[in-house]
Amino acid sequence: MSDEFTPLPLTPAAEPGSVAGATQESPRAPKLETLLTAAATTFATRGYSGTSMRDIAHDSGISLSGIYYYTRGKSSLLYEIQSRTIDALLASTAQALSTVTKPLDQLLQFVENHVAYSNDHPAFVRVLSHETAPDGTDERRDAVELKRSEYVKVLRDILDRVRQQSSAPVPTAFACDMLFAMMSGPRQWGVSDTEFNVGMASRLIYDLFVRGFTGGTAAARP
Amino acid sequence: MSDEFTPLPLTPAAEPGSVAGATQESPRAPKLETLLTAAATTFATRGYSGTSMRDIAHDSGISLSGIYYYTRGKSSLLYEIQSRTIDALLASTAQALSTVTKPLDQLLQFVENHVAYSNDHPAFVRVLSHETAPDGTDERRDAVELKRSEYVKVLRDILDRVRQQSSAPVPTAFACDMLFAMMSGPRQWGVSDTEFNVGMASRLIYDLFVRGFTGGTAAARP
DNA sequence: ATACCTTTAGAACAAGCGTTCGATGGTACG
DNA sequence: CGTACCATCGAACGCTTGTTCTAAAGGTAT
Repeated sequence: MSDEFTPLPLTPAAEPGSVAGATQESPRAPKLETLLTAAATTFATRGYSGTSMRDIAHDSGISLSGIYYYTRGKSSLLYEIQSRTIDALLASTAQALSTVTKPLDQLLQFVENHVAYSNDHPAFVRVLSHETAPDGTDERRDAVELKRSEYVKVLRDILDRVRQQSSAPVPTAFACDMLFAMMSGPRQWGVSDTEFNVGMASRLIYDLFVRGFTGGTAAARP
Repeated sequence: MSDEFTPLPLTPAAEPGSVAGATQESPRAPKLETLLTAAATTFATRGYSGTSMRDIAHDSGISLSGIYYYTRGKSSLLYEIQSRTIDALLASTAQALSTVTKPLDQLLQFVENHVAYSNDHPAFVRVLSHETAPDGTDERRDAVELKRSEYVKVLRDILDRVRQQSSAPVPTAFACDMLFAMMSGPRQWGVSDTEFNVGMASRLIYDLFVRGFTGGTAAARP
């Protein structure tokens, strides 16, 4: 619905390890976007291994061989999707966090941002968190993993600061895992398909978590 | 490590929709067990679509064609794994719940049971919650889904009872999702690989959740 | 109209897939 | 010793996979 988070940094075909490094800007960006969106949606529903290049061709409206004009191959599609998503997540989080200073306020900002982004780009976030390339030592895989741990560290640092001033009885790393688990929709066990307002959902998660984490100390209310 | 939950009900080759219904007991059970364990492990790590029958053959030590002596095919393997797992989960939960009566005590029992089982059979639980058969209207799929919703209902009923006597500010269905998300290891965002004692982990989850759910009301302590 | 460059798509490729078949060795019993 | 049955496996089948090749279509500038 809301597209406030969509300025994904563009890193198109531009071959990383290539020798003939003709770094053209990006004349074919818009169709690449279409391709990536279709691929992300299909990856999210059928899984990476369960998705064939012919599926993506069909879903994107681009011919099978045409795909290879825009991307290097199947795994490149996955990495491009994951890389763009974690980049966007890091960027929007940084911006959201810059508006507040108190630890509990920052925590609420983080949760709201993550939940909102997951709601706006469900397929991309699902591919980022659930899919991983099979067999293969790929440097791009490590790059994504590095940024992902950066993102996690942002949350853990916030939790450390929260803990510092409210003596939380739960270890930070463990609490960090629990919070990510709660935020990472769609729901695995499929209980509530209730379509919450995004703001309400993040508020509920925030309240539930903060009460449990800080031992009942009241939550902030900006 | 502990095998206290392993009495999985056996439902071996016994063809469900077959005509020649020679319902023999199960002369080839032990190797089937080996097969299912190997398949579950491989499914859990590489995903269902990412796993080939040759992978399973290699991991189980049974030849490729030999697999078809014990099972009907790839999807039957998946359904058998999922069916046994949810059956075992339902059974062990029922037994654990029968020992206590107070809602909060039952909640703790449920969490401890689920976490302990997930810790003892990580691959099976992961396959149950993460993997689903691609394309195909299969009646066995629906059977698993039905039992899964039964299992979810058990938890939601407990939460309803907890809510009834402590005026929880969070909707039950939503809270149910959150609790399942927290219990369903392994961790998606990969923060803490810390190997907790199982009892401690379930206790932490229980405390974190109950405080957040009931609004700070203290937890039971059996 | 000619030449050029971007973009598209049909056909084909070797490799891998799930599954089936026929044959093999091993016991148990007449 | 022969026969039936159980368990097992190598080889092969037809199909799908990711990827590449080759050629043609569309658009502009000369």
